[in-house]
Amino acid sequence: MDTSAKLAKIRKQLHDGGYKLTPQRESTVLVLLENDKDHLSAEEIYMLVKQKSPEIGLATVYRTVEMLTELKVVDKISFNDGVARYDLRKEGAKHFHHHLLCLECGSIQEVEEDLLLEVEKTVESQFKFKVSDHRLTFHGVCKECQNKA
Amino acid sequence: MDTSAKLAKIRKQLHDGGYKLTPQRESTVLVLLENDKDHLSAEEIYMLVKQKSPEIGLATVYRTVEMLTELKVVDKISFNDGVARYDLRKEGAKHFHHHLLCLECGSIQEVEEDLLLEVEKTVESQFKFKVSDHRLTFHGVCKECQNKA
DNA sequence: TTACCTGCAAATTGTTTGCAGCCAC
DNA sequence: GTGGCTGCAAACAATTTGCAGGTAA
Repeated sequence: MDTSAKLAKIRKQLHDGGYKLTPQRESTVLVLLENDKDHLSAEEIYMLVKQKSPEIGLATVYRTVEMLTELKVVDKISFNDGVARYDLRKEGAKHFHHHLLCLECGSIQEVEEDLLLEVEKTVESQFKFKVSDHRLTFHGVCKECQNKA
Repeated sequence: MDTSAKLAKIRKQLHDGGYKLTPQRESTVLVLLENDKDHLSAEEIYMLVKQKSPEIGLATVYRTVEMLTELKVVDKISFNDGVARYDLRKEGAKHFHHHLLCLECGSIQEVEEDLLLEVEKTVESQFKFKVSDHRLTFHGVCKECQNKA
């Protein structure tokens, strides 16, 4: 699926939620689509949107990502560095993907395969806890940094 | 192991790291030991320490928990609510325990059993990523809230 | 004495809110 | 014209920092 198809889908999600896809919101969504391998903070999104639409305000970006989180277009995640980051949901993903955070270089790699199906079953039966989503981040050293050392 | 034995162990960890266990630090550690089932923020720790040692400053609490994190006495974790929380490492635990966050009542339950051994092996072999720790939180509905509904 | 540690207040940073104006329907 | 949306500035909240004074080895 290409960018414009993804954008059309998100436009529909907004409409279904009672929101309009204004130019500012469209610019913000496009930045997210173009940087879907990154994990941008609101401030970083703002900087990128500003390059194409210099008149946008930071508060609008915050309001937009909050709305996108509510609509489950993006997932909000924090890697313990004090800023919230926003990550596009993968196409058709039932659950949030996992992350590999390198403690050496700070890179964040994504793991789309859901490795927690068995673990979730265990949690549901052992704790009677109904799982709706998860956050899983591994801390360690990435392949590249291992080779450097 | 009782509280004073745990305290003695932590005192040693501080000394090994080149720090002293000052009265303020001791009060802070005691609050953490007495509330090891909670997930206290710096502000909450400060309030509890203040009850016994009213002269302590908030900045000292921040500096102490930062030091304890560095020494791996506690783990710092954020549940996407904008505050950092501090969780005592379990005795002998190689990895950080898991959490069940209830989206209805906000309760946080701990899962000490390490459910990720297999998953970590997969990550190590599939991505050549050397895992040193992890953060796993399930979002969902706890047993009690399911019964209420 | 010297280096570490503390409390306080000020500064910083990330995020939210109030509000007046604007725009699409 | 009404309601949603925006930018700006101010407010807020969590955390960090500068600094003068205190304290233990």
